[in-house]
Amino acid sequence: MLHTNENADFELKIILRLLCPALHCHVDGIFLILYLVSCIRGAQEEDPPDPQLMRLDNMLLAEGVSGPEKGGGSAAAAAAAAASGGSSDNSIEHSDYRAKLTQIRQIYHTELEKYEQACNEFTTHVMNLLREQSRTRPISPKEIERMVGIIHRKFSSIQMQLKQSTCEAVMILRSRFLDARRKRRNFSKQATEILNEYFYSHLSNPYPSEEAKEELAKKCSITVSQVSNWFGNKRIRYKKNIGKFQEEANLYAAKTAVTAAHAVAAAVQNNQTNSPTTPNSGSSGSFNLPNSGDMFMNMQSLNGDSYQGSQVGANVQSQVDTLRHVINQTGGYSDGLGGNSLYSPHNLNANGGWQDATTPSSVTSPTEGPGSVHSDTSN
DNA sequence: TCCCATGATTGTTA
DNA sequence: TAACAATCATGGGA
Repeated sequence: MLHTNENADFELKIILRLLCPALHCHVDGIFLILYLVSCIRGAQEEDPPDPQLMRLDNMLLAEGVSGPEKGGGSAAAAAAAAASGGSSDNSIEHSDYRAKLTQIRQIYHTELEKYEQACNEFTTHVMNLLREQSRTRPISPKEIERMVGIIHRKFSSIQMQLKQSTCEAVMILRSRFLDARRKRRNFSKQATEILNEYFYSHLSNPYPSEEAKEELAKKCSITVSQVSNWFGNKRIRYKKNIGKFQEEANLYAAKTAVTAAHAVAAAVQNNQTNSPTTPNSGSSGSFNLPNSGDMFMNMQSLNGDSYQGSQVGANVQSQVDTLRHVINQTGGYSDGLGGNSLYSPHNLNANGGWQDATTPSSVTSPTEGPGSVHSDTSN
């Protein structure tokens, strides 16, 4: 749960403390008259068209505090919803956020009404005073207008305080809510599987392109930055403890190899019946590309021919790579770590990093199209 | 309650 | 600016 009751009370106290002093310090009778005197003195220093006020208004509007009520759809809530991948876990947090925002909104509007009422009352009061004074001295309409102007300006500045306090309260609420996003939620098993599949089928170059990240994010119902985080963590943790991940690597390799084998078999069959330049019916697997003609190229690659500059379909390519790993493995390949590994750490260079991710020939295919990913042909 | 796994954050580097 | 490395903080199993 995001907030305890104590936390909720604490927040409410902060909000109330932020919202109320501006009002209660200024509104009552005699104080107002004294205040007006100071207003008259200080009025000349005022500069009404205030950009800060505009900013405050915009923010309050954007947060749904002022203006028409949004269905809790503040920027923060929307952002959080996006970041959470729309998980139902966050619906409670959203409603919590909405409830508190509504509270702030209510307080804001109540206080605003009070301000306006007090402003009107005080204006009337001053007008009466002036009217009484007019019996003893001449008071021009201009003077009255000036007085009313001063009062309104001063109340506007008080209003600004209220707006500032409200913004502050929203910011506090928002930061608390955003902090809540730090709460770690394990990805779904399916999501982890998809990510692992990609990682292990691109083990020699586990750097998904932006397009691939987007694709993965979509498939896993997480954000692109979460995909980036995941790959960042995975690369480092894999590198740090390759031995530990061998079993997992084998698992995914075997899984991908089965898919690859099916794809290759289909391609072989297709190759026998179709011209090489004729696109076949497509590939299977998680990261398919529509460019099914790649399969033929990959078949050549699998047979040991080097095919430079081909339009490599990432998914099929990776599957073929995996298959090749498996073929090698069945030939008794050992990586010297003692593990019976399908994958070996030879993907990592002497510096402990992966082979240069930015310029491997297999990655920089000039015709790599949208939706393609870094392919794994370097081993 | 402990411990490990893991998602997120932060500072650094190229 | 992306990736790395270290670290934090939470989830979840034993």
